[in-house]
Amino acid sequence: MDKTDRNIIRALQKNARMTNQELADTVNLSPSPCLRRVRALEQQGIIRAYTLEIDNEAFGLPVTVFVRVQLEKHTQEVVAHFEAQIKEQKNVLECFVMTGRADYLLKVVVKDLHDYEHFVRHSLHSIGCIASIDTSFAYGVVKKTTLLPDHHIV
Amino acid sequence: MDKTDRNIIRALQKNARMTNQELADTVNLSPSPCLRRVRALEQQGIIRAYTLEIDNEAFGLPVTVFVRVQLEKHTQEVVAHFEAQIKEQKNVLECFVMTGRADYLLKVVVKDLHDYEHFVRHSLHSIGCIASIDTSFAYGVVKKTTLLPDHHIV
DNA sequence: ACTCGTGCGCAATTTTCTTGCGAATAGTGT
DNA sequence: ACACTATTCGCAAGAAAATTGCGCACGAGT
Repeated sequence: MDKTDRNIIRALQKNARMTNQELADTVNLSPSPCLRRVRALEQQGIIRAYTLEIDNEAFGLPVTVFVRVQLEKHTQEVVAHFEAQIKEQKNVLECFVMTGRADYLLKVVVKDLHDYEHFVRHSLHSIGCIASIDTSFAYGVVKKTTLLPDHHIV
Repeated sequence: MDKTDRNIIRALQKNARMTNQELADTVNLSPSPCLRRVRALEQQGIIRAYTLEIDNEAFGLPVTVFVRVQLEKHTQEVVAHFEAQIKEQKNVLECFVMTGRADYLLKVVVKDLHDYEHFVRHSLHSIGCIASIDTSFAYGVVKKTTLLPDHHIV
């Protein structure tokens, strides 16, 4: 992971579908070593996937919801079961283990309120051992990017 | 936006760098109409960007923080100023306008706690008119995907 | 049944990817 | 300082993919 690798990542974050030749130009390399570096970054798992940024609304999923979940108890079984179930839920895009009051923060997308109600009833409560659910709806997006900030690894 | 378009999006969400020919195979189309559909989706803004999913830790940004922000007042000027400033902050990956107690929810990445302290002091408080900041650290990732769920637009 | 519009597949050209190979560079130990 | 080794580069050629124009087929509306 040197400076060139980080430049490659930054360029691909802006446009993951640019050709290898453009990328090579951008980072001042010829195409072949450039491609080899990209493959290496994939191999090392630093590049985890090439994905799309979709207009959720146009795609038919206009509602983003953040859900704070507290479990009743924190035994190994309950935690493992909850996390396994969450991974299965296709409406859950992200799930973090959190500090503070709530145990988990979920980012959920649904197409409307009715859809969300269905999600809570059939996908969350059915997991069991949930002490509380605190829902916050996003009704506007100020910023949304995947471009990671510059920083200098010492 | 018919079924084939959604299939294209799903396929590209799983691997945005797959070749057009593979994509065409996946959605049972020949390469040329497939490419034309992709271009149309780009044109319409449904595909907003091609991006990378990066291993934040390997990239040197292991700490994800969620910050709930409340403004002192909600005049047009204060709101516009806050949102404009947030867009400039490279550590802020996402910012939503929220229902509930807080006005905004920010998703922030930093390399350590010291970095976060610096962010709060120099990037957040310096914006001004902020009534309160409530920080929650993510200390584990259960799930993280950009793959949107299946759903049937009626 | 006819016409028009939409979207498909084919095919040829251009562009890009991919791989092996020799050369240059940087780092290491004597 | 020197030689040795390990990386990593650029070049080049064959293979694969993208891109475009064009003709055809299917469906909707008259």
